[in-house]
Amino acid sequence: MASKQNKTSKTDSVSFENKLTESENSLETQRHSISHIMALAVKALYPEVKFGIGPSIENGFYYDFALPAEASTGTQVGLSPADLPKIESKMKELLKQNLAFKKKNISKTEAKKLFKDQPYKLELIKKLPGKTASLYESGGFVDLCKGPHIKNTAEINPKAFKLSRVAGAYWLGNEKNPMLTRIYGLYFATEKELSSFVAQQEEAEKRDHRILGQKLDLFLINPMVGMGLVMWQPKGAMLWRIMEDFWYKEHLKNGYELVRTPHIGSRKLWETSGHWGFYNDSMYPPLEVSQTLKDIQEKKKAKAKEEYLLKPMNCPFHITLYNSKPRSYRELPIRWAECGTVYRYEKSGELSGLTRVRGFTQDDAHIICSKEQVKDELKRVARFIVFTLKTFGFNDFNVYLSLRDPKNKKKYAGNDVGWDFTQKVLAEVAEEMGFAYKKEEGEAAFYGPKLDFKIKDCLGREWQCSTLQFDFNLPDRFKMSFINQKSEKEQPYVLHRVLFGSFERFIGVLIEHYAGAFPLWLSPVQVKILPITERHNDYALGLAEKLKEQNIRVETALEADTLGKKIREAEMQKIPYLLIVGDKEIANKSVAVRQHGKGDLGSMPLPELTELLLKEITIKK
RNA sequence: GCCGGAGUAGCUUUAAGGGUAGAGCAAUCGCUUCGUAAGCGAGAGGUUGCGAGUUCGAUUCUCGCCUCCGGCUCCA
Repeated sequence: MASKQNKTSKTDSVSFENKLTESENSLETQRHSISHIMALAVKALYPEVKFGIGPSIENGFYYDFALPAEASTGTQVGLSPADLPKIESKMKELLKQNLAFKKKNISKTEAKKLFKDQPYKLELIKKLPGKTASLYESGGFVDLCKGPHIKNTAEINPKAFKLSRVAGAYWLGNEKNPMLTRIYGLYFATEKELSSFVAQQEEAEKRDHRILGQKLDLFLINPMVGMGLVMWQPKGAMLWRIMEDFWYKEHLKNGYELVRTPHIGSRKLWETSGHWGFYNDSMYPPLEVSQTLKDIQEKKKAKAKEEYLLKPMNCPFHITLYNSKPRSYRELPIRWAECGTVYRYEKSGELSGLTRVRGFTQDDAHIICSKEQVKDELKRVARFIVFTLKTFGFNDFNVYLSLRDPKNKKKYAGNDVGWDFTQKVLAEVAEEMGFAYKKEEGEAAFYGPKLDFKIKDCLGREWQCSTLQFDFNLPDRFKMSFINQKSEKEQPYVLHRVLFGSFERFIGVLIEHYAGAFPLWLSPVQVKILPITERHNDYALGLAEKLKEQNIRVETALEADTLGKKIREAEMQKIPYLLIVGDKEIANKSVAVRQHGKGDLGSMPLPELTELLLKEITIKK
């Protein structure tokens, strides 16, 4: 049990001072401090608990615990969301006690003695630079911690925190380490901010593309077919098609040519690229082609087996096309685009809806160019990415420059000279494009640095979709070359890039961004005609034909339901325009228009409506 | 893959704590022909995720597996 009076807390032989120099009462400090209080509460409930780390994070805090073993099973006590309320109420109790946070520096030797029963803390002490360890004490709980902390729990608003979830988390984020139990909590300056954050989370849940995808009949993922493999319903396939049409049209405008390549290829292809070495864990295992059943029955000798892989990326094919004949500098830059479906065997727990799947279609392209051309080509792609994101309504995105981790060069192919050059040029491009980009070390691809564009959706969540990768390694591995103006052999650069990333993920993000109510040009069904009674069906069908002539995607509701019901069903499908037709409309040769989210727009003649629709389609696009 | 939770009709769910489950919506059929978010009625729809075990009997208890959800790890 924690001591009720904390004024003179003592733990072992160490005494503490409640004198804070570096701390100020920032939200981050409060979040960090409340994680210590959670640790104290968990210790009160499970005295044998071992502690990991407990930092503040965006919106709150967490703490990692190794809970004691259960006597009956010998395994760690399982903590479930149902256990959170009791920890929460224990925390509230502690917060009320006005516990002080006191700091002390001791020698690492002393610290090791103090934390002799805390294996994870001992590991941290060993890693500390210098000779001293900094400790914080509050309510009798001493934690190895560099702080800063608040002075007293009185500074924490007990109504503004909430424990949100329990999770497993590997010690130090390494999957080879044991898994600890992590408790996440939310904490804000005020109760109001907490509840508005919780409300925002609930809003996000309503927009979940996995739920909307089913309600709007867009796609299906079924274990009978396989995990992470998406089937598209007619409406989802239509949305895909609209995106693809846009994509092809814009690529042809932007100087790309289209190529097409197979879904499988010899294993040698990826041995050459290096992917087999770096990623064979997450490829579907090779398809072996050797003996047929007939061969075996006829007892024929086994031939040397051939191995094929489902393609996890398109680049080796495009490179092979390039290498099929000698190339001249006059042909460069070559820009080859393909919507290519690739398969990656992601671990089962990593799959999620459309955003993380095992089979997906990249809107891929490779640009092969000379050193002189590379900067312009990079910029050209960056502009194309920005244009595409904005067209689809994503005006807010963050740009990240993903660099090699200088401390872990083994993860990457190629030499320092190549990395220094490509990283420098890519940074210049980001600079000259005026992106407020962030550098992220350790986020590069194994073959080169990249510029990642993460979309911010309407709820402020980030999604990595577009990426532009600057590759100097595959040209070397595949011995790519061209003859330059001096008649010498020269190695080109390869840019890999996707605009959507994958159709699957991009559609998932689109669904959530628009909450399923797509802009008119993207809507699988743009207009639904609702005849008031069956008497009016023929007029409705006639209107539908006329709209189809204008390439407007239209449905009719011919069933014998009431108008109210037809409206309700169409509204739930979030169809942008509903046309209601009855006796009046037939007499006036008009339609009564109802717009999703806006309501009744009144009656108008059909030509006026088509003009309105066509105008909206071109403006939004 | 790992930690935790969950799986009942197409969807959303109720009940039962060992004695084979009740509804709403959707779908089907009939009646209704309606003016801006659910007209009325009927019948039908279930091996309670799958497989073992315990038991006279399992949707319920035990074990294994599958899938989904929240995280962790990973994302060329």
